[in-house]
Amino acid sequence: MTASETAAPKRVTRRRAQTRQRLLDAALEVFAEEGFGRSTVDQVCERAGYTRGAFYSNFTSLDELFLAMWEQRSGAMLDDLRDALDRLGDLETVSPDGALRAVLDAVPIDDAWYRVTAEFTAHALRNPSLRRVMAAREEAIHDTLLPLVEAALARAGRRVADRTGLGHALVAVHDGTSVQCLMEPDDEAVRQRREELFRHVVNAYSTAYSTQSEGALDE
Amino acid sequence: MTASETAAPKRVTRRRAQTRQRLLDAALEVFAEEGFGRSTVDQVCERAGYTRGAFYSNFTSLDELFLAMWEQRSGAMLDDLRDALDRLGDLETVSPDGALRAVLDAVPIDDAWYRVTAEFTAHALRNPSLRRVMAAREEAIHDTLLPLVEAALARAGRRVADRTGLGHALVAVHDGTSVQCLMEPDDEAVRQRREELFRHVVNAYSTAYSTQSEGALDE
DNA sequence: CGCATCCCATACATTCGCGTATCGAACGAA
DNA sequence: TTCGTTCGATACGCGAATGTATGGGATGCG
Repeated sequence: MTASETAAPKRVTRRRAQTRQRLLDAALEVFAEEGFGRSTVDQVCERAGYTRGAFYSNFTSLDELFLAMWEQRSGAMLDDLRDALDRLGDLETVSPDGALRAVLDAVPIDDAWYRVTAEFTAHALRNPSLRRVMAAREEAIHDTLLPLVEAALARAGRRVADRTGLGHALVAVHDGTSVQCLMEPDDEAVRQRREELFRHVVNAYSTAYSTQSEGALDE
Repeated sequence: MTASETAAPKRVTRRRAQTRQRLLDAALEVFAEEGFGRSTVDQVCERAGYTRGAFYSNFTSLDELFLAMWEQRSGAMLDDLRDALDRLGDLETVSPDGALRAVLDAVPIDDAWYRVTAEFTAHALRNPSLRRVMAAREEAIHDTLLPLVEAALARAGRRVADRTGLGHALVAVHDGTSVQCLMEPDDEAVRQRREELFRHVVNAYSTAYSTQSEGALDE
């Protein structure tokens, strides 16, 4: 039921890939503006510069496109995160605080994407197969994020006690604070509170095992 | 533009109030099942046991009903919370840990309501006037919640340093962990992680000012 | 009980969105 | 270039949802 096995492995030509991609990109914009439920095939096509013929030649339903789009974008975000973490991994001397900020910068708070995700989440709560998709993604996030977080904390003389607890906490805090930031886009204080909450959480889920732990996270 | 001033203060008869309420109740169910965007006036009316005539006699659009329903339900949840906190306030001897659990029980994780809220949030991000409605509600939550949290912590010999920071953190953690609980309804571990995260946050945002603080939150 | 008012059901016209079928044009391979 | 294949535009029919206008039945009040 996943997007990778919807159809026979047909030859994907250049054109096909391009229009498909343009439809996916247009869909993100339209869904963000109108909401997925209120969006129509026509709107997506018009935005992408095609007609409905192109759509039905590439997808069978809006739901299918929604899933494909979400998987692509969330995969891309995960890749970005991975890259940022890899780049960070090289710098052995980075402080935990700097690492935190770097990670937060690597996962930008994009409001179009948030709206889409919120609806996708609600949609997934109604659809068991989508739920599995989301669960798999969350697991991937944990696998990507935790090793570096643990490494950064280790350099600060801290050890993570509850690995999965920390992973879930980070994701929850990210989701929860993202809304707040988007609701008050111009309020810098909200962003600072977000960062501080992250600091507290990282701190709470790790314990110092070396007394001269320089660079502790909290004040 | 709020619901309280949408129309002239017409005389509200018994019948009108009843059908209006039934429509609101039906709307919650339908929106939860189908998603707000995919819901139709017909579906709501059928579920409530009326026809479209009843609907257009009480509301002008699905959007208006959505707002009215959300305000009513979120207000009710806030009242529940207030009641639970009042009842808790009487018991002077309650432990902070018990208080936390009581509050968490007072704000049940209702998946129908969560789905609706998720869509409403996404909707509010597109609509400035709805955004103000949500902001007002968040403020009301803080005003209700913080006094008791501070009182409970004071009894445990702890003082809250950053009041608003804690408020936002609690809401963010609630929102973020609710999804996780709903995604894996049968996994008790998720619920425990949620509770632990709350403990950590409450702890991180408060500091002990009495050394013999019995009943500290963390182990 | 009788009356005036209000509220909801019904019917209607209209618009909108969907999915399909078909055809011309763009593309890729020789 | 030429030919076969693929892709996307156009046109069509259909069903569904909307909003309104109107009428009948319920409700409240004397």
